[in-house]
Order: sequence, then C-alpha cells, then structure tokens
Amino acid sequence: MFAKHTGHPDQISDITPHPCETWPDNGRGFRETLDRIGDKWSVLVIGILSQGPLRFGILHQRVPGVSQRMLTLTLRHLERDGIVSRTVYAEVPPRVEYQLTPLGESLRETVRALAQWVTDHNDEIEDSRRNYDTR
Amino acid sequence: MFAKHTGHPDQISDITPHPCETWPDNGRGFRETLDRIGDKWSVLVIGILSQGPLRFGILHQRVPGVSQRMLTLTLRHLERDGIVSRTVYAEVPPRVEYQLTPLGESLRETVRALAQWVTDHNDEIEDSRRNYDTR
DNA sequence: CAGCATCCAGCCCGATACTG
DNA sequence: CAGTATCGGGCTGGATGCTG
Repeated sequence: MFAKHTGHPDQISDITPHPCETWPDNGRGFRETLDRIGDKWSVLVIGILSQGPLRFGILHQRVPGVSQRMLTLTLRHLERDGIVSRTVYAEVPPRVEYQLTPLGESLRETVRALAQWVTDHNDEIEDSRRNYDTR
Repeated sequence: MFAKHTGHPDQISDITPHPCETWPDNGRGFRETLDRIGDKWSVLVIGILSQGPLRFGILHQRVPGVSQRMLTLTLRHLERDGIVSRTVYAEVPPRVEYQLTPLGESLRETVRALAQWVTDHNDEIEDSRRNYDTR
C-alpha cells in the first residue's frame, strides 16, 4: 500500500546519527489510530472527560463549536476504540454518561501535555503567523 | 473559517464542581493551533524532523503515503507557525532543508509521547474495534 | 434528553502536468 | 530537485427535522 519507494540506493545525507529512528513502522493501524486521536474533536473531548464522567448535554456545552452530530460521531469512535465508555441510565428523561476507560486514562497525560503546549505557545504561534503573513 | 455557531445562550447547568477546569478558553487561536498540530501529516513530519534537519526529498520518502502537494502544504503551515524553518541553498540542483525551530523542539517530547502511546496501544485499540464491530 | 436520518455545501487531498 | 497550478471526487461536518 505504501513504502513503494522507487528502489534507489539510500543515499542518506548522513546528517542523522541513528538511521533506525524512523517512524514506528508506517503500519496501517498506526495511521488509522493517529487519525482518530488527531481528528477535529477527539483531543477536546478526551481533555474534558479527563476531569470526570459527563453526560451528553454537558459535554456538548463544554466543547466549543461542536455540533450534536459531530459530538455523537466522535464519542462513537472513541467508544469503538475503547477510549471512552458509554453508560445509559434507565430513567426518564434519559441520561447517558461518558467517561474515560483505563485505556483512555492512559492517554490523559499525553493529551493534557499537548493542550498545555498549545496554550503555552499560542501567542508565540499567532505572532509567527502574523509575521509570516506580512512579508 | 468555522465557529460560525449561531450564538446559543450559555445556560450552563452547574453540575460540575469546578467551572474553571474547562478548556483553556475556547479561544479562536486555540482551536486553530490545535487543528494545525492535529492535522493529517504534521505529527509525522514533526516526529521525523525531531531527529535532525532533512531535505524535501528525503522527508517525502520518510513520511509514508504523503503526496508532494500535502508535504509542501504541511511544511508551509508549520513554517508559518514558526515550528519548522526552511533553508534554501543556492546550488544546482536546488537543495532545501527543513528543521525544527526552538519552538518546534519544544514540541518534540509531546509529539514523541503521542506517537509512543499510539504505538504502545495500537493492538489494544484494534482489538477493541474488532470487538465493537462484531456485536 | 439524547440521538439518528437526511441533505448538501465546501474543503481536503490525491493525481497529474508543468516550471525554475 | 523542489516545487507550483489545476482539476475533481470523496468525505467532513453543519443545519434541520424527527424519535424513544
């Protein structure tokens, strides 16, 4: 599917010391999983759920700009991947709560680190953009 | 670009104890920056560049599945954001090298942690998917 | 309340062709 | 080698309306 490199000799410009340190393997699954984590809403949802379980409505309010449809889809995907669990309470009106699974918990720190980085460097990046745009 | 939400009233329903612990602020920039990091190729490119500077062609070979067009676009975006720098050498044939800026370097650990997580839990996730799909 | 179904506009991104 | 230009299909994702 990929790695169909044209077969020329690796004329690596010897800049990097460790040639083995390339990407994990280019496996199909790797890409797929990365896409899931990297999609438009997952990180936000995981970040918010890392504070505790929440029901659908609250989640909807807390993720700025997400539509009902996309929140539902995102949650289904995360559920499918075993990152989030869904609990339906037999009440009326219906209540559904979402929370991180242990697998999801293990993503917590990473996601928060990412969010932290974005928060910390946001200004810097916006400056860079303005600079780049006006030249 | 987005966030043209119809302006619904904030009727937050007081369920959570700490109202401050929400997302950084829902700022426009935050979403935008997160989108950049989270887009299809950025993480891969940053991960590879974190091993050292590379020229365009090599990068193209090392990022599995990326088209020339998307690699160019991704690099332009990262350059605009100040994460990657681009150096053109006045030679023939032309040589252009890309490397992480200090800002990009500061993303290194986070990105590698993310990649590591995906690698570590990929199997688990694929199992979960299979399980989810057959019920 | 939580959500699915439907419609459909817009962009993402790959394929292809061309240039300095 | 390292791009730019252009085209077009597919998928993303918002809006709306309807259910249990």
